[in-house]
Amino acid sequence: MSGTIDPLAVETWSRLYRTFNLLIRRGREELSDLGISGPQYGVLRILSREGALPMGKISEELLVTTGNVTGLVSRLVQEGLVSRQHGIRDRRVVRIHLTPAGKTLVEKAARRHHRLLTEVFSGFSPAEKKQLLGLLGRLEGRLRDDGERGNI
Amino acid sequence: MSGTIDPLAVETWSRLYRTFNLLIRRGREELSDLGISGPQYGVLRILSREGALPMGKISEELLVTTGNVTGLVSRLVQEGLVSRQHGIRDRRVVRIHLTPAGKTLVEKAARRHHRLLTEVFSGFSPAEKKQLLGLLGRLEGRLRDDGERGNI
DNA sequence: CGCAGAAACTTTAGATGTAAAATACTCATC
DNA sequence: GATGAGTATTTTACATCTAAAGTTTCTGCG
Repeated sequence: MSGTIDPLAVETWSRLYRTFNLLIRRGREELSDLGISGPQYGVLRILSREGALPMGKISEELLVTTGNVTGLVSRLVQEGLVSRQHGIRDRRVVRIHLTPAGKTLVEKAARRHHRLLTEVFSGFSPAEKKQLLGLLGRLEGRLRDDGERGNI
Repeated sequence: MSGTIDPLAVETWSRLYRTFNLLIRRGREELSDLGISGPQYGVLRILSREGALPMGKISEELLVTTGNVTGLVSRLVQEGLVSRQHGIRDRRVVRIHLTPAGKTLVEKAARRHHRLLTEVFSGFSPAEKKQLLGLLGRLEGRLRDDGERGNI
């Protein structure tokens, strides 16, 4: 109700936008010659970390709609990197599994991406990285909490 | 060449991804009933801040391709929010201007978006916001520098 | 059982994004 | 003035994304 604007908040958003987009772009370049896109790597990476997952979980993790995941997975299936497996107990759910080829590829992609990130963050001390991690973590927590209730 | 991976760097990327996507989503919700999308607001916002700009500058600011901007601007023109004006001295350049309707709308949208950001960041002290701003600024600087040279 | 409502996923229409080719123009140099 | 390299934008083809409607399957309850 106060109506007062915090210029620091606005500027932080601006910087977050630019930083994120620059990082995304770098990731894309890094992965392009492996034949996968950033979003595709995102799907593979989650499956690699968490094991086989239903579509809905992938969508939650990536913060994108399930319709989007359907398309991403379809392309990955076509490339032979993942496979769909329909549930037995609940035939609505479709679990996505990494194929051996997918596992090999995601490990290679992760090495590259992690190396890139390590390099990009090499100018920061561990304390600084923890600070950034902490601040972003609080921001994320706040955004999730507000989203679940009816805002504020 | 070292090959050592920094887990903090990887985790920071992860958190940046989630935070950014949650923020984007909130912005979209906030603007939806004004009849504009997040990316459209981005274009209007830059024009509002910088005045009329050629396509190329808009693309640089938003960190998206010029082809993308062409489409965004076309839709904004159709809505009567901006206008194209071909250069006289250099007829290749197309300057984009806010129309009066566009100016009115972007100011309204900015008020909402700024209010949202102020709210989201209200849990942070000014010192914390400056810290976050500083860390992101260094990250951005590093990404821009590396991008201009041939990496590292 | 039977059926309403919910849940998991896909489909659809259309916006947003990229990469790369095409277009249109400028500028320097011959 | 022609020509060739470079610049600004658009176009094209296609991937990625959302919102909303549709499909199939499950669940709870009379």
